[in-house]
Amino acid sequence: MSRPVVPAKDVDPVPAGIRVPNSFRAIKAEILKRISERVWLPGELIPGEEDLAREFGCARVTVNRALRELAEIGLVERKRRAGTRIAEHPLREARLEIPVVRSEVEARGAQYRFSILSRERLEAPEAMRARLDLPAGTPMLHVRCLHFADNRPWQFEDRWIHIAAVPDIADEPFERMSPNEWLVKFAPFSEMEIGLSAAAASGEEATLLAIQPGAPVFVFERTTWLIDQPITHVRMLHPQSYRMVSRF
Amino acid sequence: MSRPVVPAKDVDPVPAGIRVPNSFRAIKAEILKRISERVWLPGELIPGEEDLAREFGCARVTVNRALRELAEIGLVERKRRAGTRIAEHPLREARLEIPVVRSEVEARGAQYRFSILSRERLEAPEAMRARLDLPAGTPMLHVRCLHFADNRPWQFEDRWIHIAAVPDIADEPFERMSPNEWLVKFAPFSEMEIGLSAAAASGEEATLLAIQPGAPVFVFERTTWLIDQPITHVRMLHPQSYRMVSRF
DNA sequence: GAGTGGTCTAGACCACTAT
DNA sequence: TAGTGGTCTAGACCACTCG
Repeated sequence: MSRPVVPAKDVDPVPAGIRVPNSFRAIKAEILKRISERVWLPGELIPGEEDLAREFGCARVTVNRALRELAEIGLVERKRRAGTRIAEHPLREARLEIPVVRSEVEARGAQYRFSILSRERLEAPEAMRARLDLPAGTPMLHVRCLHFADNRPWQFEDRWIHIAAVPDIADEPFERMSPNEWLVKFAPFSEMEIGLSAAAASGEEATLLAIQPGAPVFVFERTTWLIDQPITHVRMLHPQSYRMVSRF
Repeated sequence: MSRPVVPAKDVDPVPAGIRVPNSFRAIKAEILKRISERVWLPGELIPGEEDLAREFGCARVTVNRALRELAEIGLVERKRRAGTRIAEHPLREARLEIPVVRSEVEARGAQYRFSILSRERLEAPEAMRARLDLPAGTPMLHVRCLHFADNRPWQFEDRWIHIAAVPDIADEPFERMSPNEWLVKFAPFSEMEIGLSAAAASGEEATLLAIQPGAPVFVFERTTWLIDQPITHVRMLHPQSYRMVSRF
């Protein structure tokens, strides 16, 4: 653990190519190890950055980065005056990959195509205004689109777009590119809110997805913003077999 | 943008209390702004860290941190020799909060209780061995548990636990604490894989959840590890109305 | 080979908050 | 009020990868 500091400069320039043990990754791993081996128990206060830096023979910033990343994961909790402690309820979130429909279909070796069911320019309806925090009368684009995998319905997409946030989309016919793909490509966003649920297909939804009314569908809703500016809200329906996977 | 550097030390110690514009947050925001205002287009190569540091009047590390965090979000892509460019397909993942069942139920103002349906010590069945990469004959604990909100079925939990990874659990009767809560509290993990889907309830599942057979259920599967050591795999079923929300 | 990002060090000041 | 984490600077070396 505690090899004395190497003055970094040119004195003993670290045996060329050897992975330094006092990198933030190594420190992160060591702390993880102590948690898993119960050296430090949940709820326990661990030594301060200064102390750990001394123990590991590295700069405080290095320890700081290791601990910061563990805190992002939720494994430790940090407070200024109070120090760092092992979380009682570690890790409470996972990363969920957001698929681009075409890639997702093609990744399964199926052929992709889509079909625009409707495309209308409307004023924002009440529900959408509330959800996106937009004033009355805001022009929006409402698009309904069906995605296919090998000519079988794969996903039904019902989307509202805030035109002012993506002006170029007003003239886009969505002939070669689906709204999904267009937005992913041309409308960067910094914030996203998603909702996941299971539901029973309505009559129309069942027809579109070629399943029985009342059959289970996986519902994936997503709203995106770019720096407080709402961009789009979409509701996507998948036949029951749909599956999303995430690895933290 | 480009206020000259303040030597940090005691010379002009930054007008006390004023948010320094050359913090990594400010730089992050500025870069975000340039993306949203199309100053920098998707796919475009942006100036190197050194240049940006000069422009913003800050240290390169500061620019580095801003860009690193944007890269984590997926808004920019970075490669060593190649530089940093605005991502073509920005932001491809969201953070999904993993609920602790009891807290989740109580957060809705409902009363929580649970009931253990079965608890058996078994050798790992083939499917579980494959999924967790365990050798034949590995002892596991199989627990089935029903969670209630105000005495109505809320979630059905079917769980396999790798005993060697959490030896203390072998003697745990789960009288006061559900397996879910016990594991969250005493078994820290560093990696997680989750799967989400919709399904039709089987006869038994429907009975347990007090819904009609064939009714939609939301399925949430989760596997966790602590540094390569598999801990547990669980399959959780919710009646259709279940909903998870995440904000990036 | 050379340029860009990745990371480390040492030192310093600041901000929050527990005592 | 004092201690701990949060962040910044300046300088340096390293590693990867593109020509």
